[in-house]
Amino acid sequence: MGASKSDLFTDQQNIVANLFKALAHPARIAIIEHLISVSSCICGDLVDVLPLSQATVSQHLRELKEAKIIKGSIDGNSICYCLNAETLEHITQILYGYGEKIRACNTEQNKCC
Amino acid sequence: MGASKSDLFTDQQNIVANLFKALAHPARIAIIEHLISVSSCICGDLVDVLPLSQATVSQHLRELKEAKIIKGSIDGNSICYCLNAETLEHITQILYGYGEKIRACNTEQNKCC
DNA sequence: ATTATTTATCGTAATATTGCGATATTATAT
DNA sequence: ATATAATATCGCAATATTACGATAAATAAT
Repeated sequence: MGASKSDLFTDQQNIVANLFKALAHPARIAIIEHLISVSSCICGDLVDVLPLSQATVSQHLRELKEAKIIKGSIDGNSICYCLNAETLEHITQILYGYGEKIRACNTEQNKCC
Repeated sequence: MGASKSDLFTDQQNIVANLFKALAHPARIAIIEHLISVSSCICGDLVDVLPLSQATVSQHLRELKEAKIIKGSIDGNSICYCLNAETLEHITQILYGYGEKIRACNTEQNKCC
């Protein structure tokens, strides 16, 4: 008996949870923020920016890529990373949808907390 | 050599990552969606709704509570859970802020992916 | 062709998460 | 007071994640 029983939940629930999982590490947040701060794509300086080894940074980049939160394209000797606006938009929409419904609830008189 | 080096990142990065971590499990997404779907607070039927044991559900509820994503208040014999609109709003704002900046980047001609 | 540079992957150790039975805790009901 | 019901916590096993050195793979530079 151990961890994660994804077959017990709906596909949608697993998809949403996996998107958040990709964002659930400070190094990956730092990567996203750095990509935002340079207002552009980044070709290779991420290892200098993060306090982690090259192997570890590469692993985090792979997770972000697999979640389609960033895109990577080969640029000569190095690889160029960009944010994937669509996926981040998608996550925002999910949360915004939750927010809408929560606001709708809170206008009614059925809250007890 | 191990896991999680939260001291190497900014407080803000750790806070954001922890919020996402609380959302990074299908059971916790299911809890949130159930709380939304009943348009109200829930006093005790979560164990019947989820395909997990009472102990495990309680653990997930604690994680959501610690992240302030839900609130719990004692209601007689049972505990009443509600969504915390403010925290979910906060998370949405963070993502929305990212989205704004990403859109700003994409209007410029500095994308390479 | 050889060397340097950049990124990815492998192997492994440390740590964290998940899940559940058993048990504790707290409040209600009898 | 005792029994019942609801929730939380403990202890443990299984699994997942994180981190990094070593190494591989691919391209650029000489």
